[in-house]
Amino acid sequence: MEKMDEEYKHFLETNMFLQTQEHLDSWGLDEAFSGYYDSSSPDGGASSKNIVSERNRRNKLNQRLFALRAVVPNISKMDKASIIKDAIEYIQHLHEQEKKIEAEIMELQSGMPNNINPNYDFDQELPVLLRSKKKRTDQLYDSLNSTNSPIELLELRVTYMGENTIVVSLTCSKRTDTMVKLCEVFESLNLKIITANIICFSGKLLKTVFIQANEEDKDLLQIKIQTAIVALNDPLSPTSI
Amino acid sequence: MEKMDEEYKHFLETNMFLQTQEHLDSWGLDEAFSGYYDSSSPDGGASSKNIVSERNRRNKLNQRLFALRAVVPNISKMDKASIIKDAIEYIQHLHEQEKKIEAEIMELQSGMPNNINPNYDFDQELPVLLRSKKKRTDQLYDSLNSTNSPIELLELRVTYMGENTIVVSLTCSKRTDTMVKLCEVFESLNLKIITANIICFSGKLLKTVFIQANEEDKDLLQIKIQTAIVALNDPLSPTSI
DNA sequence: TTCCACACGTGAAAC
DNA sequence: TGTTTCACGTGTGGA
Repeated sequence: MEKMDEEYKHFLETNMFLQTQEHLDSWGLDEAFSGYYDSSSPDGGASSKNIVSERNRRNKLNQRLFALRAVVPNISKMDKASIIKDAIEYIQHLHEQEKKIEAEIMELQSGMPNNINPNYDFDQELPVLLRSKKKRTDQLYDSLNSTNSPIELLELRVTYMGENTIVVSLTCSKRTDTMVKLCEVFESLNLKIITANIICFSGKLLKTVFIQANEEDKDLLQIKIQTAIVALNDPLSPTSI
Repeated sequence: MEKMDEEYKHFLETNMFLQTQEHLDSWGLDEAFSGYYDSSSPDGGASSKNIVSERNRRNKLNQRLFALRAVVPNISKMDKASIIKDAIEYIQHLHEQEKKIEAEIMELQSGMPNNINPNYDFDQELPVLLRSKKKRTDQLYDSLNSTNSPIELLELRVTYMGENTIVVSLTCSKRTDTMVKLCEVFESLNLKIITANIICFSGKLLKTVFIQANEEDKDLLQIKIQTAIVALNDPLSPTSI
C-alpha cells in the first residue's frame, strides 16, 4: 500500500512539473487531479473518503496561496511562509500609504468640505483607524449599497472650521423621502445647528450643515452621523456599537 | 510510539486551549512549545530532528497565517483557506482603491496645483506624468504663496455634474478685495453662469458656481480659472498659457 | 552528508 | 448523523 502511495505521489509531482513548467510551482494548481483518486477508490471503503477530502482541502489551500502570490508584487521567495510574510508586509505597506494619502486629502479638503466628487467613495478613505470604527464603516458600506434605501450616501465629510464650528457636507442620491429622512437624521442627533442648506441637482442632494462643536467632537460626530444613516436605512440591524 | 504521540498531541492541544482561551485559535501561537520536544528527544536520534523541524515549520506557517489574519479586517471565518481568501480579496480591494485615489489625486493636482502640503511628494504617486505640467504647477505654487495677493487660493475643484452643468467649487482666504476680485475673475471668463454662491466663514471664502457647459470643457475651464486667478494676483508675469 | 520545503495519509475534534 | 478542519509523523527530492 505504501508502495502504491509512493508511486501515485511521484506521478502527481511529475505531472505538476509538466503542468507548471517550473519546479518552484510544484505545490500549486493541481485541482484537476482532485477527482483522480476519488474514481479509483471504491476499494478502500473505510477512510478513503477522508483521504480524498483531505487532499482536496490541501489543494484548495495551495490554490489560495497561489492566488495570494499572484496579487502580491515583489515576491522574492516562493516559500509558503515567505508568501504569507510578503503578503503581510505588502498589506502593511498599503496601509501606510493609505494613511499618508488620507492625511493628504484631509488637508486638501480641510478648508472646503462641500465639494462634489460623485465617483469618489469616502469611506474607503478610513484606513487603519480604530477597528470598531472600521467595522461600522463596513456596515455603512453595505447599507448604502442597498439601492432601495431612502438614503444612498455617496459622500460624507466632517471638517472642523475653527471658531468651534464643524461643517458637515454630504451627498446622496435624490430619492423619495431622502430629504425628509436626511433632516430626521440631523434632528435626532440633538446638535447645535447654526445653519443648514440642501441643494438638489442632477439627481443628487447636497446637504451642508454648520454645527457648533469642538474640534475634538469631529470624529465622534462623523461616526454618529454614519450610524444614524445606517440605522435609518436598515432598522433591523443591530448597529448599537 | 503512536500512543505517546497521541498523548503529546492531546497535551499540546489542551495547553493551546489554556493559552488562547478559544478553540478556534487552537492552531496558532504555540511558538512557546517549539523547544519542548527538542530538549526531550535525545532518545529518538534518527528522525526526531525531522519531526521537530517539521513541527517548527508548521508553527511558523500558522504564526504567519495568524499575523495575516491580524492585518486583514473583516475576517469572517477563522478557516485557513478563508483567511487567505479574505486576504486576497482585501488586497484586490486595496488595489482598486489605490487606483481610484490615484485618479482622484491626478484630478486634484491637475485642477489645483496651488495646494499646500510640504511633506508629501506627489512624484511618488504620479509616476510618468508630463514634466511640463509639473513645471507649470511650480509656477503656480510660487504665485499663490505671495501672501499679499488679494486671492490666496486654497482649493479649487471643477466637476461635471451631468445635464450640461459644471460645478466650480473653490476656497480661498478672506482678505480685502478677495470677494470682488473673485467675482471679477468669473466675470472675465464669459461663462454661462446658472447660479453662484459665496459663503464667508472662519477667515475663508467658499465660492460655488454652477456653469452651463459640456463635460469636455471641464479641464479647459479649470485651467482658465487657474490662470485667471494667477494673472490677477501677479499681472506682471506672462502667464498666457 | 545534512538541511529544507513539501505532499501525503491518518486519527481526532468541532460543527 | 457525517462533513470539515486540523496537527501530526513520515518519506521524498532538491540544494
